[in-house]
Amino acid sequence: MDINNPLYRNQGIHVVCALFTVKDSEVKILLAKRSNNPYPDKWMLPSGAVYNNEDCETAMKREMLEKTGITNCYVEQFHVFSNPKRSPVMRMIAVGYIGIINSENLRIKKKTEKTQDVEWFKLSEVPEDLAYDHREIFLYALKTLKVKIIRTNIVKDLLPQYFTLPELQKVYEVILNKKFDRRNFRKKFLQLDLIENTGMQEENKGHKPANLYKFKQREDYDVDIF
Amino acid sequence: MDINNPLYRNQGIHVVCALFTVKDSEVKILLAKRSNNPYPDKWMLPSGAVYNNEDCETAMKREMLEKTGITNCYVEQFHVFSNPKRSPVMRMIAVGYIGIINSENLRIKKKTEKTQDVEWFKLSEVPEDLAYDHREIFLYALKTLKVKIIRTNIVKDLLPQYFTLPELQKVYEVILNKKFDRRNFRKKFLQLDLIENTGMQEENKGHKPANLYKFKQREDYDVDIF
DNA sequence: TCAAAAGTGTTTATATTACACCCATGG
DNA sequence: CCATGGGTGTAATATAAACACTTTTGA
Repeated sequence: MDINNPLYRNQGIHVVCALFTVKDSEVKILLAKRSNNPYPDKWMLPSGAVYNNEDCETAMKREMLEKTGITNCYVEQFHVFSNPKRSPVMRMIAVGYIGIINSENLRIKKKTEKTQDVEWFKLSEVPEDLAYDHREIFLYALKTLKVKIIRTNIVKDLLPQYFTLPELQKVYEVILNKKFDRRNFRKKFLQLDLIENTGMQEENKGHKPANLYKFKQREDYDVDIF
Repeated sequence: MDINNPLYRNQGIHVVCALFTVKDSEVKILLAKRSNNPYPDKWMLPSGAVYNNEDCETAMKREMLEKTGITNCYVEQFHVFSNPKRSPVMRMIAVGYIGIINSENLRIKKKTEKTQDVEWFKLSEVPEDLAYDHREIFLYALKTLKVKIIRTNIVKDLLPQYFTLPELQKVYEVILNKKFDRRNFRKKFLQLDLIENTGMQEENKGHKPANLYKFKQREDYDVDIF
C-alpha cells in the first residue's frame, strides 16, 4: 500500500456492539444516548474507534467499559459495515460485534464524556432512528443472534448463574419469536448435556417452584441446539 | 474520533480472499506469488488495500480482478483479522473473504505488478509458510467453508453449470473429509429441490455415463443441507 | 468380455412432534 | 381452597442410516 496515495487517506476503524441480556424474562439490548454531534440526542449502539496498538476485540471491550462501565461481557464479531457514507464525519469502517451478558449484579454507567444516558431496551422498543447506520447493525445482529442461539451455546452467557427451565425456554421463545412445547423443550435441552439441576428451587412465586439449573463448565461454543 | 490523536494514526484496511474452486474433482484455492518486500517469493492470498470511496466487497472484487484477472466470483466476508502485528510494514486490519468460483472458462493472469505467478493449489498442497498471517486466514476460511457448504447452497457457485451427482458428492467429501453413502446422498440432495436433471449425460468415461444436473434458479443461500 | 463407476429401494434406528394430567406453592 | 405455572411419559410420524445388486459404457 502506497501510504501517500490519497485513495487510502482518512479512513478509520470502529467497533460497534449489539449487547444483549435477559432481564425480567425479556431479551434487551443496550443503547447509549449521544450528547454531541453528529446525531445529538440520538440513541446508538456502544461503539468507538480502534487504537493502532490493539486488536478489535480488545478495542470493543475497552470501549464497552469506557462507554457503559460494563466489563467481562462475551463478544464475538459478526459483520463488517463498510459503506463509505455510513458516517457523515469521515470514512469509518465498523466491525460489528454481538455481545452477551447476564444481568446479575450489573451496574451500568449512566453518563460519560460523550453520552448522557445508557439504557436497556426491549427489542420491540428500540427506537427507529438510531444514530449512524446503527439500526441496520442492530437488525443484522438480531438476525445473527437468532442463528447463534440455535447453533451454539451462547445462551449460557445470557442467563444468570442459576435459572429455571421455563426461563430458559422463554429466552428461546422471545429471541426466535416462536413457542415450544414444554415437555419437548425440556427433553431436548437436557439431552444436550449442557446444564445440570442444582437441587435448589426458586421461591415466592405463588405456584409450584421450578428447579434451578446451571450450565456445566464447557468452553466450546459449537453445539447444535435446534 | 479525534483525528489528531496519534493512537488512531497509520491504520490501514485490507481485504483478503480465500478463493475456492473445483478442478478435476479436487477442491483448490488460489494463491499468488509475491515479487516484492515484505515476504518476497512467498505465496499469499489475493489481497489489497481498500480505497476510501468504496465498500469492502467492492474493494475485494477490484483487487481480485487486478491481482488475478478473475471477475464475477461470489465473495462473502467471514472474519476480521486485526492483530496489530499481523503486517511488519504498518498496522493493517484485514477483512477476510471467502470466494467461490467455478473453474469453467476461467482465465487467470499469471503476472502483475506485484506478483510473479498465480496458481490453484490443492488444499493438501498449500505451502506452510504463506506471507503475513495468510496461513491462519486460509485455515479459518477452510473451517468456514465447511460450515457454509452444509448450511447454505454456496456449492452451486463452486461447480460448473452442468455436473453429475457423483461430482457433487465428491465436493462434499473432499471439503468435509468424510465419505457419504451414494444412495443416501442422492436421496437427500434431490429432495432439497435445489437441482434438476438436464437429461444430458457425460461421455467417454469408460463406464456407465452419469446424468448431468444443474442448479435451479434460486437466489437464497440459507438452506440446511446436512 | 471385463473393469469401472452409475443407478436404484427397503429395512432399521433415531429424532421429532403431538398431546393431557397431576403437583406444589402463595395468597 | 383455588389460581398459577411446574413437572412428567407415551404413541405417532418423520428423518437418517445401513446395506447389495444390476446397468452402461469404453477399452
